Amino acid sequence: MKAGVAAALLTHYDRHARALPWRVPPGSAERPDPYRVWLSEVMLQQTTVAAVIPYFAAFTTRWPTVTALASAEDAEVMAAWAGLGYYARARNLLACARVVAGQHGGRFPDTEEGLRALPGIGGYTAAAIAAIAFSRRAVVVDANVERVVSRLFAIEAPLPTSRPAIRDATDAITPERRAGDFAQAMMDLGSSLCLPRNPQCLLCPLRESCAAHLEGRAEAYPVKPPKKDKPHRLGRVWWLERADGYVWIERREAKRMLGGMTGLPTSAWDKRDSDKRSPSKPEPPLAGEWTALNQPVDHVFTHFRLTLTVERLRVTDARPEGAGQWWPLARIGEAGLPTLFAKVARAVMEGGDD
DNA sequence: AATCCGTGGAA
DNA sequence: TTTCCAAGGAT
Repeated sequence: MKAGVAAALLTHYDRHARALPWRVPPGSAERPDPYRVWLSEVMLQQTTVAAVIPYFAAFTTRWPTVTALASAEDAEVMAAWAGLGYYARARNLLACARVVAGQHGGRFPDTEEGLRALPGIGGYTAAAIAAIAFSRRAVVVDANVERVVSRLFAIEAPLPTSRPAIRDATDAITPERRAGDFAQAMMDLGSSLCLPRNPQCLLCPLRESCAAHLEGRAEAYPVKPPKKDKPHRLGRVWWLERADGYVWIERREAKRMLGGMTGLPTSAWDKRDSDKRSPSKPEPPLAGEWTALNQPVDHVFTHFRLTLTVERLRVTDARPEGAGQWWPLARIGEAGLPTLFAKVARAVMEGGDD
């Protein structure tokens, strides 16, 4: 059954593999470029293919090699990543590029262990790069593989408890050759047929081997724990505009929310209904007659929802407190603002005169 | 081990 | 509208 699953899947993949910008067609004599494989894998962490494609194109055009990327300025790379989310990835991406360029002669390590030691490369990504770029046999387990394997073996234990069993089962069906194609085939299967909801079992090349399908309840797997509801936080954001067409933006500290990115000054983001004993009163970057926009800006993060009241002040000249810079409004799209602050900018531009 | 970290598309 | 969740990693 083991060899049968891999063989059936690879045959299906040879015919149905998605054409993706970072992928070499199965059977091609061409070897994938490790830089492009790495870049795509990092971008694809918790991120959809559709969202990644334009960013991958922009990055590879602007920085065609890992050495070129390593030479880029931090602010350039962070701005190029703006909107893609999980900004620690961009910080680690640059750190990784600099290690590869500076300590490995511009070549990526070709083993899982060597890759795993690099910033931003964890167990999944190390296995994926080793298999796809270096033809190593590696056991590649992502969320797609977890779903497919949970169904193939009808694994009853809920995630994340089932992870070791899923890993062992994946190991058991991973072929000695073409492990990279096998991994990509599993991910294609998970994204096109073996879907979280409404899996297309009748079209699946593995249906005869799939315990969940034979039970008639593929959609029941993987079993997941109930999720917690998101708390709601509130805060203020300050839009400080100079009469000659500039807005005050800051560089956010690394290691916190949206770390390393540009942003607008904000208050702390407090939990709703919580402590009146708020430690610090919200202080705008400049004293003055701030006026609030009628419409607040709502944004949803992974683990909380945020509502920001937008306060606005126009000045003729000022030197606000803190580190920041005046940015030309005409080029606000190039400021590298993450989506939260891009929303604020849009709200001000569109409804700013109330 | 559990928590933190973004975003947008699909249903 | 709400809910789900996507090629996870770091701490």
